[in-house]
Amino acid sequence: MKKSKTHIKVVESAKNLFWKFGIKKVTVEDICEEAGISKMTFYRNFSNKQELAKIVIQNLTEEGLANYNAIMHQEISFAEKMGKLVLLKHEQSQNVSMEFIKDLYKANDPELRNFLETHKENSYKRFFDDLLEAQKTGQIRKDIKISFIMQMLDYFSQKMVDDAFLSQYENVHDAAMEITNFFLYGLFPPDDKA
Amino acid sequence: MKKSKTHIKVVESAKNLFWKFGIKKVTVEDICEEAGISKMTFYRNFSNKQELAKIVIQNLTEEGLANYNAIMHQEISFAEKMGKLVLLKHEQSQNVSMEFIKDLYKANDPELRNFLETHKENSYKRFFDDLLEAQKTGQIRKDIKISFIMQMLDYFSQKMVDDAFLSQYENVHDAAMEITNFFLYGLFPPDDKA
DNA sequence: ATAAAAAATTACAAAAAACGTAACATTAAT
DNA sequence: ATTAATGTTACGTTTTTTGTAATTTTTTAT
Repeated sequence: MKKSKTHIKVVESAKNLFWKFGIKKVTVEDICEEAGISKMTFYRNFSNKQELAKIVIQNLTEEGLANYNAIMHQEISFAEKMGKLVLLKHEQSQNVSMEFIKDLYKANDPELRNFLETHKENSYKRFFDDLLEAQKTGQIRKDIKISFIMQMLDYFSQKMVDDAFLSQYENVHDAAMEITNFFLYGLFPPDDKA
Repeated sequence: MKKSKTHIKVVESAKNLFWKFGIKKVTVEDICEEAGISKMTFYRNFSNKQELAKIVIQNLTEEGLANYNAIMHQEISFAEKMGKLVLLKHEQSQNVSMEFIKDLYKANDPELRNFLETHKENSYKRFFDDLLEAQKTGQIRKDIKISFIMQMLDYFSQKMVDDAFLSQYENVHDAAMEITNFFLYGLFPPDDKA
């Protein structure tokens, strides 16, 4: 076997804890307790928390990519795909701890920073290309710039964490639906609208 | 004014952080950052984190009591009250961090332990008396021991965090409804059943 | 406008927590 | 039975957090 059970257990435990508390607040011994192993076995498998954090982050970005692919490769309309992406993103941002985001943001490990930067660029490019392809096959109006769509998506995800905006709706879900609908109905080719 | 704005801000911030991360994981500076004050102003208002934690816990127990009272004093049927209590309790246990519970459990401050112990006893007694009163007024079968009901409630709240149990249901809400229904239908006076 | 009060900033020593390792005991696997 | 892997204990080192003092800035009241 490639990865030992211990290895898997530790990575899973760390993933859960980092997700909830961020990286800084979680100690190696917290991880060991969660994984049900001793501190020594931890250090026999990983050199330190930093290295483990990298593995976890790599795992998480891979999962994110897998989720994206799972949606984009479904045999559903482009509109449905967009709806699912918005819901997925919102679902994740609801669960992940702000601490985790903060810790990633102020990571001073150059290798990690570089990895995150590259991943961000790749994701952006990937999504951009998929939208471009969708536009070519007539699923998005031809007279709209893809980069404009990307900017709008950025703006929408900002709105979804803006209390002043959210307070205008009964609940978060209503707000998400409003945004999604606006996004989709503005996106449909003219002949699909009626 | 009795409590300064600073005092209130700090207590609120600490409440949020403790609730999410537990007491141990949260540093005084985390609290200051959240409250938007400097460390010095913190120490001018509170002697240390321990004292603040006591205030926060006292606040939380008071809130819990207020919630309980709000439900029990409504002009609704006893069955509805029980339903609301189960939902409230479940809602809270969903949100509160396990870390917080752990930290409370292993608190070694004698004053705090005593406070928690007393509060637990009082709550228990209070609920016991309310149930007894409900039995007197015919809202609960006369041929059932109140202490037995309390034991059942304990058992039910255990079930609500038991993965083996929850996995039998589509979602947590279904499980909660199953328990609530079982609890209520077994509780109704015989002539209300049909 | 100015004096007094409150809060922020900076710096720092002391205490506590977390890290990482070594030696040895125990358990599990083959 | 032997080897490999994990657990236990203990400990020195490093890092973080704590709590305070001195000083500057901001706010409040007069």
